[in-house]
Amino acid sequence: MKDQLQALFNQAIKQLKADQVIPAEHEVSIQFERTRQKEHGDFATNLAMTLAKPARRNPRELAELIVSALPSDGLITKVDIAGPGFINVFLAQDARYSVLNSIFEQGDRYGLGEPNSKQKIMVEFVSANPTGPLHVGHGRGAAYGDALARLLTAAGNTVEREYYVNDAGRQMDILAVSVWIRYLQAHDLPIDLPSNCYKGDYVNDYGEDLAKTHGQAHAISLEAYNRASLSRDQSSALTELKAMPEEVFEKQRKALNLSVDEFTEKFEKRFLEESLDTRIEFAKTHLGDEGFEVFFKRALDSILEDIRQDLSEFGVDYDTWFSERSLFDEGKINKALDQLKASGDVYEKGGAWWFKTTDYGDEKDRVVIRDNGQPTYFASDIAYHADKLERGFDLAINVWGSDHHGYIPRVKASLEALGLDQEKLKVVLVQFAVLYRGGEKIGMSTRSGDFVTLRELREEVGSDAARFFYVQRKSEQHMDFDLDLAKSQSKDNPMYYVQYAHARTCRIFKTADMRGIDTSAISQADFSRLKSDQENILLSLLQRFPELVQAAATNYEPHQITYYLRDLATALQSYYAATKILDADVAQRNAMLALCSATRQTLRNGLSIIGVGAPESM
RNA sequence: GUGCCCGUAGCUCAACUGGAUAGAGCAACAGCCUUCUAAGCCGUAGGUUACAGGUUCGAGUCCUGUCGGGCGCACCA
Repeated sequence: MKDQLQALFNQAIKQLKADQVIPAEHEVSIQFERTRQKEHGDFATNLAMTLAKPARRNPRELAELIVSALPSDGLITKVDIAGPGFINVFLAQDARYSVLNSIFEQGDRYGLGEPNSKQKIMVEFVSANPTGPLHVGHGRGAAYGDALARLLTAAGNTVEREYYVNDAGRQMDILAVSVWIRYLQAHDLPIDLPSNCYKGDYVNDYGEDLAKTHGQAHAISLEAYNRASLSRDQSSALTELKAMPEEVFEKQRKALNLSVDEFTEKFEKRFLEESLDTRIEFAKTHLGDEGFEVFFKRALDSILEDIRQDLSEFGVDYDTWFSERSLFDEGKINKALDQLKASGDVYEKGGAWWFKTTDYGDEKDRVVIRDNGQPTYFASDIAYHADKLERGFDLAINVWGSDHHGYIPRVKASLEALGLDQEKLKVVLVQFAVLYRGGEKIGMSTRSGDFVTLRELREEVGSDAARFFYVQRKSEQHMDFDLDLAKSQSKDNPMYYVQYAHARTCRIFKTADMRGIDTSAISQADFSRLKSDQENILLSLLQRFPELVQAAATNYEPHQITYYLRDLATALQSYYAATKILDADVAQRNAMLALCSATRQTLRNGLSIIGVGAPESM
């Protein structure tokens, strides 16, 4: 509809350019927006206001000229000039009905763009470390990422979903060691699980399980275990703290805005991490590659399979599970680093290799290979993102938790340094949701094992409600997730409201069927019987859907769909309450049934974009 | 301390990328069930868009500052 109006107004502009009212070389973009108030017609444009300056005329006068240059067309019944120079367009009643034909023709595809007609896009989302089950924080990323993928597909793009599996690196080593320690405990070795290990029950399960299947094969004496512990004297963090002059300590402390205790605590934490690194090294040498792999694989395979199934039950299925380890195995990390060394972007300092990200606007240079020879997470990410873009996507979208925002400049820097187009990488940040139950905040921490899992959430509130709730909010908005509300099967819950509207339209047709009413020809009904305010509102909403899908897609905002669905459901419910559809005379009834059917179709199409079901009965 | 995000009705959030009188849902108050599902409908009330300036025909939206909140500022991921 907007397209048709634009075409008409374009002719008027062409005319005015020929008449030299508007400078011929001036680029004119015509924007229509839907009006909020009925008195302002159906559509409005601020065209005259934007052209006032180049045309050197006042907006209202210019609006008169535009209107008089407008070719006559059956689409428009009236044009008003209002306010500071808005041009308000009133649609002809007949023009409102064409949307019904479109919906009947296109069915499940109504509102959707031509498939595969646009960009090839990859959406990477969730990508949580496979160190434990997904929690409700990941749930938002999952719901958003998948809805975004569906939305982009709906808009006509070709979309692939990818999960980047961090199956390499320190966190995985910590996990393997955690399992090993649980295994040792299962063999009655009186040792504690370090506080910075993974403490979830599942880790214990793997350890006990392996104790049964592998017996004493990987056991060790208490003496040997304790001998491999890092003493406080050996800690570089604690040594650094001891040697640090008072004024340096104070300066750093103030720079981070921490109390003395908090700042000292940081060194204690570093000591704990060092101890853990020592433990990891010990485990690797003691167990050997194969032995270590037993614990590593057991944890990785089980957790990954669990995550895959969890997401699948949530309605999220991936095209690709991309392994970080494969980047090492295929030499892609070295290849990328070699290229960066060759271009002088990576240099050596203090035994470590640094990427000169400051050359690309980052705050400081970043380590890619630590002085112990271990590549950092960043090194993998350089290779990963390079690989991503080299796979030929027009656009790669990363859905990240907002705590990673400081990470964006360095990844973009790496792409630029490798000669790739960093514009092709878009990062969308998602705020973690804060859970509430009974008005109380629920805390979360993966390592401590104290969190609500996505699975628990699904079991408690259901996948549909969870998805709807997550997607309802703009991604970068802070979000309060009220469990009690999501769970409630009442009018408080917007998802039920929308699903109920859909179910109601279904029920009307079922009842019609039971009463022996023939509904087979409703698409041929005389739509001109539809002229009440409520019917016009519905028609207008239906007509808006394709524009909405495009707008939501270009802005990566699936939440717009949820608001639209609520509006459409409201209009339908209101119409339903005021109109006895099946009791009307045949011609009227068929027209109203057509409208119902079209609304049902559009509700269904919209729900499918956010990955929520459209039940036929509640 | 410094960088990014945010601040809209009592609560949770929208606002078509700068448009007309800032909108929904909860909660509050008042009405509607011999009816195609009341998991619903109709209405009332609720606002100096954190604050102060600026940009222009026009600002919740853009720029500056202040206040308040979240996140980041590792040879962690």
